[in-house]
Amino acid sequence: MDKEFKRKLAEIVKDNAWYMGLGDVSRATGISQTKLRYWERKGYITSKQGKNQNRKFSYSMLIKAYQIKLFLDQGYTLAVAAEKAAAKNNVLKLVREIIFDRFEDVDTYDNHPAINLGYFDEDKDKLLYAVVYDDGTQFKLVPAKINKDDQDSK
Amino acid sequence: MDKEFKRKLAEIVKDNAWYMGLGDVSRATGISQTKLRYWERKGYITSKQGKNQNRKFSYSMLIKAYQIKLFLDQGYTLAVAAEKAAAKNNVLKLVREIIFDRFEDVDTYDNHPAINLGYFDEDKDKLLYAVVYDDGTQFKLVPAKINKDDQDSK
DNA sequence: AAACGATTGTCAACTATCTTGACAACGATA
DNA sequence: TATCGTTGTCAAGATAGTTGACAATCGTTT
Repeated sequence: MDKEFKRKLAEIVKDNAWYMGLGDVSRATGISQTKLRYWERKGYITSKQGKNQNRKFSYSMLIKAYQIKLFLDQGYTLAVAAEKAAAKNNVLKLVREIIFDRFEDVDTYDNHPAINLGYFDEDKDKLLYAVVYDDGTQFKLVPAKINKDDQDSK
Repeated sequence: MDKEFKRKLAEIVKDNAWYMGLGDVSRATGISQTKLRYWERKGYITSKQGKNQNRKFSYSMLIKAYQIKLFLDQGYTLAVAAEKAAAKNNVLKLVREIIFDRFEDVDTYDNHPAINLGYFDEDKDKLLYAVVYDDGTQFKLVPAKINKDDQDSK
């Protein structure tokens, strides 16, 4: 994956500048459209809506709404559920930031799909790989030199 | 984050069961609606469309369309661009799978936001943390015991 | 039981967004 | 110039979403 390609791809994913309609959010989360409109009126969620345009919700907002729903299911009041969801709203942003900072390439390791997360900060001679096995994901340190030869053979 | 809450959240994110309309994809990627319809007719992208319903595109498909666009920008023909994009289409799926398999919690390390990715497979006494510094993300090994105390204090 | 406030649902009238098919336009190639 | 692949425009019609009004439901308090 060349750098410019990766940068542009990261840009569109990282910036989160994609939106969906109210019905889309409702179907994805199982929350009724009426509820979503009320939650927005109360300020718990927000949408992008120009004059004479339909609401558009970001993916972050979809997740936030779903988190509110989960907290409601656990018995919290709407106000508290919204509060708790707001406190958790940074998780996915953080995850995205990390992945697109460190992601280098898709690869295989041990005949299993893996992603290369770049040089390991505690040992610069090794690359950190996340390898997806059938029973779970493991992190592996891969000597940088062997990996280089492996890439040449592909 | 309690386990059930996390499981349900992971479910909705992992399953990718959220969709957006043609216009949404067009705005997000800068690809015209006409192009997207043609690409779908040629089989390069697909949408979910029930009888008498509007098209709905998954996020994966949005990314695939954008990748096709990027390859077109690099000078490839549409057919080749679509071929290349198809070959890359597993990346984000893999990333998502890894993250939601290994993600344990949001934390701070060194006064910086971090995520805890669970026990490090090469050293079970340590946790693997991804720490977001101003100039980039680093992976850190954190002694499990100290981390446990740290969690108790929160 | 009645009252109140919060939350949610239903509906009518209207607007936004999208669909298809037909045809035009454009660019690359022979 | 002709051909083919790709893209754009348009009309007629359908889907999806909006607002405001009012009703219904629920939980709590008096």
